Amino acid sequence: MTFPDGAHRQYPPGTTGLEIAKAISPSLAKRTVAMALDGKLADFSDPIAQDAKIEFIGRDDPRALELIRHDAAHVLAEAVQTLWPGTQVTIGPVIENGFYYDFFRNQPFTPEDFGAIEKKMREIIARDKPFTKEVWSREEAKKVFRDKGELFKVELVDAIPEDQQIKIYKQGDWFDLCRGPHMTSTGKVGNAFKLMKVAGAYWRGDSNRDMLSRIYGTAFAKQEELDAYLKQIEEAEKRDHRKLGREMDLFHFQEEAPGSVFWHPKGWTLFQTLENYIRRRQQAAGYAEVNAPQLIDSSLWVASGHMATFRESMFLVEPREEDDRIFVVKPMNCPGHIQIFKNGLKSYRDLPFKIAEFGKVHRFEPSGALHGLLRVRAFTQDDAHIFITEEQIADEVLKVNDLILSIYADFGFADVRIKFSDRPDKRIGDDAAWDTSETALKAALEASGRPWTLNKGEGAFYGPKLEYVLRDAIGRDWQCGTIQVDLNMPGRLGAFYIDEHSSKVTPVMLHRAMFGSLERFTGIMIEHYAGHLPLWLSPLQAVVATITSDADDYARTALAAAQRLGLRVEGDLRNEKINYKVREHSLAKVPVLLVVGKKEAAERTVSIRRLGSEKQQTMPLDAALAALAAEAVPPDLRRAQQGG
RNA sequence: GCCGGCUUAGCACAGUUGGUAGUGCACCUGAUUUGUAAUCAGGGGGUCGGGGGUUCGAAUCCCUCAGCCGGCACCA
Repeated sequence: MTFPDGAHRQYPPGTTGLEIAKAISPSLAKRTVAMALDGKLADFSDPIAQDAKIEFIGRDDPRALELIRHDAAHVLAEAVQTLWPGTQVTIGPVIENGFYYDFFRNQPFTPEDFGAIEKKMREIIARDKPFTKEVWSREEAKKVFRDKGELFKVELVDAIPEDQQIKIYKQGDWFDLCRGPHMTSTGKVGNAFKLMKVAGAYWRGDSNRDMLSRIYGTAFAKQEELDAYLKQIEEAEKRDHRKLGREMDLFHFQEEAPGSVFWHPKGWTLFQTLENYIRRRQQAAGYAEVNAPQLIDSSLWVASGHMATFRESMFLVEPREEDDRIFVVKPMNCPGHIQIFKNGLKSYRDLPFKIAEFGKVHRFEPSGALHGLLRVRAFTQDDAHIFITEEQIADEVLKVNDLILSIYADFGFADVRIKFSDRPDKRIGDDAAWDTSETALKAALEASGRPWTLNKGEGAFYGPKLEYVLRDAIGRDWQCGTIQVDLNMPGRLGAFYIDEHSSKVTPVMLHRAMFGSLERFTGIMIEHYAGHLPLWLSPLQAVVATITSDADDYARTALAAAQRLGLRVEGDLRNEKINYKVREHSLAKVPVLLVVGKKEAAERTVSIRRLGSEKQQTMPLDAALAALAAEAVPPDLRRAQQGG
């Protein structure tokens, strides 16, 4: 064995970690909860079969956290089965911020049950029974679980690959089928745990199967860490875009239009600021903006394949007496853009042919999926389609990738996750086309040098895609940008260009969106900035607030001057105390407060107070406004100014 | 769509065992001219999410529909 300090020692094969630790020192054995062999966590009492680098993991080791949580899940399951005999156990994995356990029970749990469950968990933890592992035969395991009425476990045993052992972990009389590893005893879980929420979840993630009752919990090594985590959740809730949207008077939703946004003046200003930003970025990248109809005959959607795949989630317009055709409210922009490409003969010299649209699409999303601005039924895509030859795929994908990442950087999103989604089960086109598009897209992704992960089988029905994923305030991931390679739809809709040999060739089409949905991006961005939008995005950039009415005329002068510089400003000349005005505009998250009183009026200055700071700075009016106007220049235009 | 929870004034929330609604902020009116996070006083505002039922009587109990919240499933 190799030890962390570099020392080597020989042991007979089959010696356990516990024995090695005991031989070194009893106290080491006592404070160790698990071991790592060549960096891989294992049960402390596992016999070691071959040479390895061994580390003894204490409870405070960061690597022990997942064990604490996993053990907590087992303790939770024992507690639940003790309290409600007859409840079946299923699985209980560790997740990003804790763990959960799925149970099958006729009556689902409610948060009111948490008190009793947590109490029982503490009892089990206090009992401090050792976790012991046994390896059973498949038949034995299935028989035991079947006799216990644990039918889900029987199914799990069957799902374990033939080359893997059936491991049973016992904690006193209670046991569970589990891959492990676990700590040495239930007492190591400690008391810094908390049950968080209950939820329904389908068995094996399949909506055709049983609905299980899931209990989420979290656990930490120390109480302070748990407290800090709970505090952090509380803080994150304050950044919720739905809450900020109301507080900042940006938008609202109402029952008559579920999943559709009512944008208020300030929210719409923000929306348009974002739209104009993208418009400039894509114009600079060679896209031409277009606009296609909102309602298109269903025949086109049949031809594109959307009708077959998504009919249930499309809004269809009721046929009229004088025209019985069924029109579809567009759920996508691609078929429309293909019509624009098809109109007029295209030559290979026209490629790449790039058209973009701020396309408002409607999709009948399942009611349970709706979520503020992040998942809506009516949204605006910054959509574009790029018609190219097969040879141009890699080059164009890389260009779009660079553009997307550069755009995200302008909003301070540095840690964008990229996912590569390949062919789904339900798809159009032959495998040869999929081979081509997947290979080309992956090659471009590799060439970009960015880290990425595979999203198996999650591609669009017409082609593989890259997803650019951003995270909201409470840690949920949302797809924003996307690049999709499509070797199917142009052909289905009869698009072609004339190549250098005068023959008709079907183009490859890239689908691309950078924000993805302007609604979703706006929501994520509000949370990202916690409502403290940078000046260029803020719908109301400054308020000129008077101290007394003596400064009213001067305030009007200052307002007019600010407006001449293109700043979005308002005046607050109300007969209110300055304290009151400061508080109100701070709560409304106005980035800049320009306070003017007698003194400022006399000196033609302003007292500047920035959101989030109590500091004041008095500056000459013109200099202050010029500085603000300079700060309010969008990042792309600023680069253009600086780059000359 | 599925499981659970929730829905009372513009917002945040109270409302005891069923006896036809309150508080704070906001809003309106008046007074106050104020130096960087709440000036004082007065006033108006709710068919308690919609519909149905039980009851002498329902915000409160039951049914149903809708929306929202948390997950799951879905996400072109």
